[in-house]
Amino acid sequence: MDVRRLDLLRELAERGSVTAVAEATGRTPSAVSQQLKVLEREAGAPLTERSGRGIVLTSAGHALARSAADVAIALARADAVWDEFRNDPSGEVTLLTFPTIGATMLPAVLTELQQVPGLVVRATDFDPELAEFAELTADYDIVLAHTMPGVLPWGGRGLRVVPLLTEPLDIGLPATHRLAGRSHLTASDLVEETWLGVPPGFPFERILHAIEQQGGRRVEIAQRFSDMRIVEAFIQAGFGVAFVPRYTSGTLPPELVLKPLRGVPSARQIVALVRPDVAERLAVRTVLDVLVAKAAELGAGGAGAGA
Amino acid sequence: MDVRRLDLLRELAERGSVTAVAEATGRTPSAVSQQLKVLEREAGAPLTERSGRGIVLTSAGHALARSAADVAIALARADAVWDEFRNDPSGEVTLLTFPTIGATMLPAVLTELQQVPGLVVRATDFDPELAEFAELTADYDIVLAHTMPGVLPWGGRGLRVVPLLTEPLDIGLPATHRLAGRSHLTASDLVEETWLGVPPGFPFERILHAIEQQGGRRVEIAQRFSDMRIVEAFIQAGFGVAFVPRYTSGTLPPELVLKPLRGVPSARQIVALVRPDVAERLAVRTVLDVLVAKAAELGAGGAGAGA
DNA sequence: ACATCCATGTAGCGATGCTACATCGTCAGT
DNA sequence: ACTGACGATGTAGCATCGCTACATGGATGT
Repeated sequence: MDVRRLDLLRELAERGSVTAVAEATGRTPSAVSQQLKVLEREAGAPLTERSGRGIVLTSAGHALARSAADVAIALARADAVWDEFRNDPSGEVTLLTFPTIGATMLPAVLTELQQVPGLVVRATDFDPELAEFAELTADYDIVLAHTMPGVLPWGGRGLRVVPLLTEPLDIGLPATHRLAGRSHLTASDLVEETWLGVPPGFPFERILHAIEQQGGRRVEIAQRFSDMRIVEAFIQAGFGVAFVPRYTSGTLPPELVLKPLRGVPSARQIVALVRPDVAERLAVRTVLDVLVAKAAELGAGGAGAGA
Repeated sequence: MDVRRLDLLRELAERGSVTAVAEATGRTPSAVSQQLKVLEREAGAPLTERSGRGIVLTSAGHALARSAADVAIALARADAVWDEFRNDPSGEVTLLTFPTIGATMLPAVLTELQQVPGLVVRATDFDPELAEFAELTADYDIVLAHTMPGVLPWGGRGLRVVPLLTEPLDIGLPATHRLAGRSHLTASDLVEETWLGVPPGFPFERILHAIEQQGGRRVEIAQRFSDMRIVEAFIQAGFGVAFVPRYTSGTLPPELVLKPLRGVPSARQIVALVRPDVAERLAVRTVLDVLVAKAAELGAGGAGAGA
């Protein structure tokens, strides 16, 4: 049982196609196919079977891939122990962030991490509507994701979920709005309003449904945006009200005020998603530690300012 | 960090010399040396240093070797899971036994294991005086060892110790002996006797010391043998009394009787020693299971006959 | 001082794993 | 149904890697 081949099988289990594995590992599909064939011969049982144009793992293949993941973890742990021994987190950590938190927290995080010699963080942002967070852990070491509390759709995938922040979602209003003087708002205040929503399927939607249910009528959603900058601009321009995350919106212009929502739980959970094997790496753990610390600062400081 | 190289380092940690690793893995010392050099380059720190003619691991080397052992375990576990999945314990299990238990238990064990298709057990016996039990786990999958209860000198080595049997050590007497009618014996009965001992350093010696201490005088040791057959013959011939393991002596001739010793704890612990990574293999675990079961039978049946 | 033992260099060879290219089966669009 | 695209898999050839054989050098003990 060669480890490199087992690792290929693990990748196949995650990515689902020979071609995808080949791209991810920088090889030709032919090479991957050959190696899988050899592994199959070594294992003594078919690991894949054809399904349409592609292939799927057999149950045997899944079983072996699971073990392969454990081996990958042990190997990564060996690396981590070694890094710790040398006290030198080595290598590059790739990080994927959604825009709001990327703008708010990441600069401070990366600044702090510059202190660590030999550690290179390569961060990218992405459109959260585009793809599933979990899929992306195959390509990035750390994926910053957000979801509603209680809903953790990626727990079953065997991913490590590191909670960073529970961020209240306040209601953003123009400073001139009739409700702008209130200390807080309720569902009945808000069902009358025109809303700026998110594209269908986004987690924020659930809260809006809760407001509708509690307020007794449907709200009007005038526009749908995923980018917070646009939403803020539209709030200011008087096109409606919207959920605005309390901490990760940066400095808001004075024309825009945030009011907490009462009676309806409105918060989003911000977490870091990591594959268990990459979570073993010291470099990755170092980045995670700083992320957690900065998120805590943000939560404490932001809560103080918000209260 | 290549796994094959890590494994070589693990072997080096166990065997202590490049030449020994080369022999054990069927390579030339040059090949081993080269691979270790590459690993050292990859690791970025010296792993070995010269010590006289040979080499020793640096502390860094030890740290990495430890992780390498964990990787070996994960890899072996993958094999085991796979074997279990196919429900087919594959491969060969090598077993090293000391003579007494080899004669008593092993035939039944191997008979039972013949039922298992595809499992080959290769057993060898050895002179227990020759070498340290623990060292031998590098060359054999399972090493049957015996020691006094409470004394487990191989616990610290990271070996898995599977207890098989706590075997009382009775006193063997000629049937014509003045004490042969007793139901049991005490230390004061025995300090007067001429003894057949074991070579110096053998575990049985401790019990004899306890008898001397409790009986108030030193006993006379006429001969020293390690082989039980010889001891039994000498007992019958009237040359003295000796410790005889209760269960593992096979069928004794009627000229020889066994009497339990009271007042002095006299038993030996029979255990199986296994390296943790090989302990993961299903084939090895299968053999261990049968060993434990047969030892339990022997203990139950032998205790019934002895009481 | 000499023979011995152990680790380690060097040259060369063979196995292994890759790429490039070809082939075959499946699916979607017209 | 035909066709083009896609995905997996064969085949030939090439580069790299790990091995052996042999030589070297330092440490040991007689």
